[in-house]
Amino acid sequence: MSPRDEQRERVVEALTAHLLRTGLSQASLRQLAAAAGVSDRMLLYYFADKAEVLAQVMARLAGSMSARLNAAIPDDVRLPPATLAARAARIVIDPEFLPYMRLWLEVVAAAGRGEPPFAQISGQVMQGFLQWIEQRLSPVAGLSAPGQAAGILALVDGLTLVEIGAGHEPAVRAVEVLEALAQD
Amino acid sequence: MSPRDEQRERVVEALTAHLLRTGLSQASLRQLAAAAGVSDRMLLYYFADKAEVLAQVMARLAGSMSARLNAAIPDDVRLPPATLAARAARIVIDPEFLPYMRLWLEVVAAAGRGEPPFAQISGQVMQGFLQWIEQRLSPVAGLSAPGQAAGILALVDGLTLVEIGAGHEPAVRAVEVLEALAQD
DNA sequence: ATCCTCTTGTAGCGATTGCTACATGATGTA
DNA sequence: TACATCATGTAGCAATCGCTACAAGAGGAT
Repeated sequence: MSPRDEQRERVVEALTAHLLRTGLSQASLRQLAAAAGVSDRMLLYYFADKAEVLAQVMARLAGSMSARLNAAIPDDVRLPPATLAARAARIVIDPEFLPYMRLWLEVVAAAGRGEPPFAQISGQVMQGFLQWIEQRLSPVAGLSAPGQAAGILALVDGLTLVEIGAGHEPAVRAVEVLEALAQD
Repeated sequence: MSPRDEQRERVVEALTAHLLRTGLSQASLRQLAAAAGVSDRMLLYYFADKAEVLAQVMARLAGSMSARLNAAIPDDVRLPPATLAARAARIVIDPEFLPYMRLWLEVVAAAGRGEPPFAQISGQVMQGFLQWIEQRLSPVAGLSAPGQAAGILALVDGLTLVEIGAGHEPAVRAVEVLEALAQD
């Protein structure tokens, strides 16, 4: 592997951590380069442009989120919607997982305005989430399984908004209600 | 009323429409001034700084959202959680309401990074939403009413994320599932 | 007529943005 | 040993950012 490729690897890893900490607004080329320990000039030698840097980091981020979710709920279980929703909700309001959701929120917001490369990335990741849910879902009979999966995804993603906008406590109360409903 | 105050009024109204169309990334002082039909110099004569401009616009935006929601579900009805969630969900995926949600998403994302003035605004608006829901909620007995309200808010806000990230169709399917569940 | 405050325009400051031109050493390869 | 490609640093470009200094007309109060 050429030095260039090795550096790409290293830089992407460092920048994933940096973006999780600081978000998209602290993501100028110079700031990214400093966080990765290289010069901004070299950042544009390793990658074509800023969009490619961010795309690579987002791909790494999606992989990292998947790994964490799979560790919590493996792909060989089948859960009814209320149970799956409650389990997934408990995960995303974990303080350790919150940075991922905060960054994910920024990505979708940027995608909503069509800003490249976020629009494309956001669609791919969201599709991945839907499949992740559907694979673990034992759907309620008579109702659209994709619809149930989308509903669970909305609930879980929306919890991030509540957490950020209204604080941790309302989010926790909502999860407790979900868990109570799932127990029946 | 002084010309200054009249201009403030006019500018805020024009900028609300502008931000709904173009989002926070097209909100430099010069762009805002052009959209409001004034010079950037005067924008900073009417308002103290950019943060005050945005804060005023966000307040107007929150009022406008409230009015639309109240028109759809007045404050003298009491609905069980599933029904209220389904009704509210149907509203927010309306193409006419979507610009509000898209902008709201950007605001919360910025608030997640503590960027003024969004952090404060986001908290206030989110609290307002929670109260709006709780007032119209006939809560399920034995479960925390605020928790149920927060869950509904998460579901509804999250639908916006699904709509933006995965497209209109999954969001519609999710709402149809909600409506089917509410019919029992 | 003389101030004084309100309103507005012109011009620009220093900082940051994404990105690039150019030169130079290092490392092979023929 | 000559040449070519890779790797990296220095310097800077044009554009945009939020914001401000300064001057000047407009209008009312004395």
